[in-house]
Amino acid sequence: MTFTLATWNINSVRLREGLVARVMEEETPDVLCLQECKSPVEKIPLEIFAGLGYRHWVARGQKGYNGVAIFSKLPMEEVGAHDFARLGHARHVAARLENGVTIHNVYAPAGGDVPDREANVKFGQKLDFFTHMREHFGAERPRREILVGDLNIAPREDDVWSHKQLLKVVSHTPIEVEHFEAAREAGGWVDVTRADIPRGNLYSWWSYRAPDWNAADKGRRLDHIWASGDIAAAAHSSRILRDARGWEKPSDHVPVFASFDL
DNA sequence: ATGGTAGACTTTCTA
Repeated sequence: MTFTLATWNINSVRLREGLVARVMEEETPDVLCLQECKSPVEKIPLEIFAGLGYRHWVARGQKGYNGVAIFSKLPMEEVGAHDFARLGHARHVAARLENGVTIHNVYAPAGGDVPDREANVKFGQKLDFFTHMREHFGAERPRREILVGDLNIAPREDDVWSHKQLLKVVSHTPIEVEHFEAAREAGGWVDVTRADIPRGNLYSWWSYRAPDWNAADKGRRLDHIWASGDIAAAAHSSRILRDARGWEKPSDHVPVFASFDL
């Protein structure tokens, strides 16, 4: 079978339930992973999404911050949630499809403004989150697993609008990229988006603060789709829905897609 | 060197 998966930091699932519905209706991914739902699970508009065919869901939520959810047209069962940096935040949930493929939905900490763990506790927590992911997925190498989400790091020079100007900006500092790559390599994860689209600038996020996001195009690729090494060759048709950044009352992130023949 | 916008829920935090 072929299934299509999308990941999107929605920045409030309740405020943007109409945009979620639009992606469900127009793009029809089989599985849609959301981050930053900013809602307790019981206040997520589950009925609306079920009415569009997304009858299966798993979620972790908290009031006002964080929150992750997976909506699926395909049957799936929850297979747990981790608190990688032991912050008590809703930043991970996982589910397994009937074909045995497990999907991890991750929202990594943003890390604050100052890229120094002595001066900024949040930056240390971000690095620790990736260290914990490295330890977790390095202990038992994932098989038939997919990891998606807002990882809040743009690892490559062509994942940001200016490598040089962002070297000291949280999301693109060398120490973050080291932690990100160590976590990826420990799990044997393949960056599906970049395996599919190896060259050229790719962005999935544009700041709300920049005027004229489209013309300035000062974006970063913060949202990722990884596949375990055994199934990476089954991935194809990666794309980023840039148009969504121009919708009315948009999220600052846009959906990232990949399809898998499994 | 600084401020810019957005969301939740507060009179401020987080991104």
